[in-house]
Amino acid sequence: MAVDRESAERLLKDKGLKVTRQRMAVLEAIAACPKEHLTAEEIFELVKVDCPDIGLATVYRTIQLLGSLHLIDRINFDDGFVRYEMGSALEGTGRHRHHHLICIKCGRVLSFQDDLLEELEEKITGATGFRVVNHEVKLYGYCVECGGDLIEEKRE
Amino acid sequence: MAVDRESAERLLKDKGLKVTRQRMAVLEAIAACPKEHLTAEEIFELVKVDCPDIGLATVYRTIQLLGSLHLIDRINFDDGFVRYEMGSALEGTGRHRHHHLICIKCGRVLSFQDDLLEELEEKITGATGFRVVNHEVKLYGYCVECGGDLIEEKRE
DNA sequence: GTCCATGCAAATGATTTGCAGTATC
DNA sequence: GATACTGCAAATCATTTGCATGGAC
Repeated sequence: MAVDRESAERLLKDKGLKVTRQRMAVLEAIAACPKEHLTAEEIFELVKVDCPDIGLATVYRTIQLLGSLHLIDRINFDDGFVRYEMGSALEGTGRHRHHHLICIKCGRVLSFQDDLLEELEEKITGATGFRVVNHEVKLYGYCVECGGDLIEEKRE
Repeated sequence: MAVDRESAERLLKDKGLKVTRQRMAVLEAIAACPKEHLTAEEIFELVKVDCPDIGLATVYRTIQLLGSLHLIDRINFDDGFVRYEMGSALEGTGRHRHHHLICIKCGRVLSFQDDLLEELEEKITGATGFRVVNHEVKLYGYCVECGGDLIEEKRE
């Protein structure tokens, strides 16, 4: 997946921010790995290929900036690292939602596309007056390789 | 809400673990605040009332232990603290699920009871072979006090 | 009495921040 | 040329760990 560089650049400039080699490199590294959920350290390693002098602090600062522009999304799998993936700012409506399936045996993370939660969101607004604008769903279980399709529960 | 001390004690003993004043105090502090999502530091402060000599390290070690026994659940609102709430080990089936509504303006966290995701879980198992055994849902939006019931979107 | 559990203090490790030099506009 | 950005190193801060003592069984 390639980023729409022009849109990203406009987004930066409109906020009075500068378009730097480092910022574009970080964005492109994340866009190049749509299946991965990269940590700051992993992004750092990837970006060093094109930007050998970049510092880890810049990666952290860039990640925060891109996150606030919704160019990337942050995810937390509670393994001690915050992870990042492509955001919705460049995807039109921004209403594409995907959930994460996390295998509690091997740790693998799969993504699953589904908008079933619209129904739940309406229900909540009706019942509580809370207006939902976004959601995050994590499903824990066993992937196929770890016995997902077996019926019996075998827990340690 | 009071904990079922006997069940908790049996759960510990069955694993060859000891029932200590500190462990019971931590469990009761969390059980006493069913509406809160306590951080380790907050639990520490609460427990010091009955256990003035307890150390923060013990609170952390106890929290991990109780978590592994499913006596408490961990939640992460990405604010730099891991939080804890009562778990499902003492609640029969353990199939009670509640979701969190997080206000992106004031940070308030509300809970919402709903089992709508059973449907989604079946769909996923059918489509991917991944067997879901647990899930976590966070919904972000505006609470009533912060304009949740207003229709127009007013974003910065 | 035997281990497990605790308290304290020191260590860890991801992320943040201060500051002087550098690049963008 | 002004100002925002970067790199480096030092700081932060929630959480973990080592070790000697204390408590549960």
